[in-house]
Amino acid sequence: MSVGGLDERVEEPSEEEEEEFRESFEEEELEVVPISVEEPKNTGPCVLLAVIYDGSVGKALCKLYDPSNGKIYYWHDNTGHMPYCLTDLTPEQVKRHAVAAHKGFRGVYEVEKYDPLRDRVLKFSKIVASDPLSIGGRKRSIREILPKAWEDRIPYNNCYIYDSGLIPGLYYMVVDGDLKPAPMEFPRDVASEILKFFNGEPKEVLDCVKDWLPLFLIPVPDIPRLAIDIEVLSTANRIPEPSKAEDQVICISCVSSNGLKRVFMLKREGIDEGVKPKTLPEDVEIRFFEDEGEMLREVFKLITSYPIIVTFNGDDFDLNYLRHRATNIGIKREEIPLAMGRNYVDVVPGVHIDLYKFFSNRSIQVYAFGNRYKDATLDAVATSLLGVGKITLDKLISDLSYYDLAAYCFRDAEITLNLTSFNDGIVMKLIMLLMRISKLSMGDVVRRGVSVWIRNMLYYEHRRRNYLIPSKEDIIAAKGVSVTRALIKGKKYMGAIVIEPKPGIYFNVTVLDFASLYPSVLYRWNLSYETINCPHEECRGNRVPELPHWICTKRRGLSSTIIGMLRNMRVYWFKPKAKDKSLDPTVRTWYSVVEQGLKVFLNASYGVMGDENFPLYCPPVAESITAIGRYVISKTIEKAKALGVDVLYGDTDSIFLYQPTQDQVKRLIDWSIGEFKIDLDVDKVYRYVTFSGLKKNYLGVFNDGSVDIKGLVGKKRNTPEFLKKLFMDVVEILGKVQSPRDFEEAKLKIRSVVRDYYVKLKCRELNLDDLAFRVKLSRDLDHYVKTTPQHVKAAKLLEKFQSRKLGAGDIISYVKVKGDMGVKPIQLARIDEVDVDKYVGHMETTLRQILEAIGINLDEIFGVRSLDKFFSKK
DNA sequence: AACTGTGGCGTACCTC
DNA sequence: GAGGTACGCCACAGTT
Repeated sequence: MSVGGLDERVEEPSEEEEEEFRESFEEEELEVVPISVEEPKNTGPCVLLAVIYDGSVGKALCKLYDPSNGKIYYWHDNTGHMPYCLTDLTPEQVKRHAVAAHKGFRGVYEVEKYDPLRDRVLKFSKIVASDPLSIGGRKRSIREILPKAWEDRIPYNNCYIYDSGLIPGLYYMVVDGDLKPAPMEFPRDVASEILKFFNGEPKEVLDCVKDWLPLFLIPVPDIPRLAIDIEVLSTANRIPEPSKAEDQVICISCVSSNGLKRVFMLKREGIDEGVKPKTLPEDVEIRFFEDEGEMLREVFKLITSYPIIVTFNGDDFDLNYLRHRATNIGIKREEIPLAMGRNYVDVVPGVHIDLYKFFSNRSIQVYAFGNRYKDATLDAVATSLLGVGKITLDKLISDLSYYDLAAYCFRDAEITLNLTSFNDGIVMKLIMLLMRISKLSMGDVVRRGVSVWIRNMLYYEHRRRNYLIPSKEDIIAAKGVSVTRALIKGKKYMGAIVIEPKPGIYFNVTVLDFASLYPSVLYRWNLSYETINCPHEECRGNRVPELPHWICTKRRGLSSTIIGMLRNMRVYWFKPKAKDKSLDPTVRTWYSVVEQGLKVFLNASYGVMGDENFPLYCPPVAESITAIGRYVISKTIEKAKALGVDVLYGDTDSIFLYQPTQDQVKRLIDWSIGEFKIDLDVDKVYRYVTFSGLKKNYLGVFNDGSVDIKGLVGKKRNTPEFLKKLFMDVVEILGKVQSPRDFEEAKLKIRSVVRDYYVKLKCRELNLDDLAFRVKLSRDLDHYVKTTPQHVKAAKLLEKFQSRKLGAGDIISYVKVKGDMGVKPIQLARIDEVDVDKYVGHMETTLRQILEAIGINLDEIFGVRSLDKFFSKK
């Protein structure tokens, strides 16, 4: 043990202290599982699924999947790679410094790094440590002792990935004990065709394309996987707690991608066998167990035989529960192939993916699945993506017969598996692609957000080029904060332009939009944290329109290059090819996966630049992107007007043209490419559009009669059902309008529909469900301190009358009633208390947004004095 | 002291 | 990430 100065005596911090401190850091500690896994000296090509830190031997561990035999192999680092961080002290200074006495300190040597902020190569000292927690994650870790450290907050497994140039999701093989990239075939002709699109782009971009093409073209294997779902015997009013695992596991369902369908059932006193329900498929095998431990052991054996284990919420529940339950009932550690991490559960020897986390990812939900599911619950996701949801129960789990329990539990496992298999397995393919782009292990892709993906992708590229990864403070110190002021209070910088639309109906409207405007701007204007306000005097003239910032003319920005390359790949190749019906279906599926994966990255690339939690956060870059965006759209609108076209509306990257000729459209598109090198495309053509006069608020009817509704209250999730129905009835009538002449008839129909609803409302012929506002609690009830919104009031009332606690995420259904409170939860309200006038008001605002535009006077319908006149018309 | 009118603000949901 | 809309809450001012 090394001897430090007196003040450097390291006291072991207490358990709690340590725990609390670690909270804010990324360094994960994974439980060590004493199960040995094959580590052959030679293998065929294997897919790299994960790189983790194996604490038992203090080395990086690669989990490899061999498609030729379905096995998982382990490979431990044999290059002597160790955790490290950088400092600007010289090696001599380090040796005299207290860190040299740190018990994890293993050495120091000088390295050269290119500093992108200063555009200079600088010398640093690389401090090597015995284990990741010596670098950071403890109170007295090396980085805490140093005056300043760099690259000290990178999880070790990822650091290993960068330094060894590994790409998770690609093929590697073990050759005489060493890990080597496996040469993989991919269509070279396709690669050269894609390269053609990059003709004339800078050399940095071309190099980048060549490096990245294999990631998009090497096929991904279909990896066998096992889905697991468990049921626990819970006593009436207690939710089973995984960390205690006090209750018996009574049923475990396993379904695999290679045909296994098995239910493990614990025998219990007095439980009926029941009748086999139709919902339980014929070929499901049910195995009964007298002993819970024996049942768990069987399932554990199965877990070890699959490379991938799939669950829905297994991190927080199923696998977590099994892990603790197994210990509680005396199963030996070496028989439990589950490893607890801080917020997740890993499996041995394979990889566990928790689909709940993946589908909860906002970017996945919005950009990969187009918001097709609204809630990331198993039932909601499965219902919308597979068309099959959970089985609904009318009894407690504990009261179900064996057959009913089996059917219920099996269904959950089955749809969990199918979420990875539907549409030719696009979800697994997408995960694999995201691994390749982000350079993250499978588990990280599934569990972490898009900001971590992009961070890791960019860090990897930094290391590849021997760039210093700057600290957040360095970037802010060098580049400053934003100079623009946002229109909305509390935002950090100015955003996009929204044109004020003129209210009315307009026939023959063409909408043009810029193909991924912000990534295009990022690319064409060479925007990166290091290129904005660069240190060169001679670049100061290359200004961002309307802003004091300038952009480097001497070097290409790293993030600009990478994101631009991804953007071009998507726009020029994968997006059009994914729609090309002449291609082989398998190829097309893969292309559409790549297209969607790229979309996720591109759409987030701007967002992270303006997110203060992003480690490469750079406000001048973020505000320059939006400023150039405003510049581009403004100039385009000017040009359209110069071409003689009326611009009705525009938002961020779109412009609505009133009755343009084909020639005018073409000339505008050509002009945009010539002027900005940014593609402007025809996005949609409307038969007609109605504008209410409000921004982000319009209705467009396509030529086929389908209707596009944006921002109108009648479409919002929380508007009462009866208003939505009324609204949709009106919209249906509008969809049938072919020409201005049809409006007179449509208006008559609309009046009659509106009147019917009005009468129903007035006569209270609607039920409470139809009248309910359904609003989500964004936080727990006691966290609303400034105001008490209506749904919170309703929730508080409801809580008094039921045992269940209400909190963040719960959707509260309430109706507006007469009286002091103004609202009541639907469960406590009666139809005769409803405040009809309030609802009339809502009817009015809902309809106003479309009816005023088409010349229906709402005051005439709703105005008190003209009511009689309205009714007497018929 | 109890009402009423107003404007800023908080919250939810949506658009790009 | 910023830009919007709807709507109720709440404080405050100026009555009644």
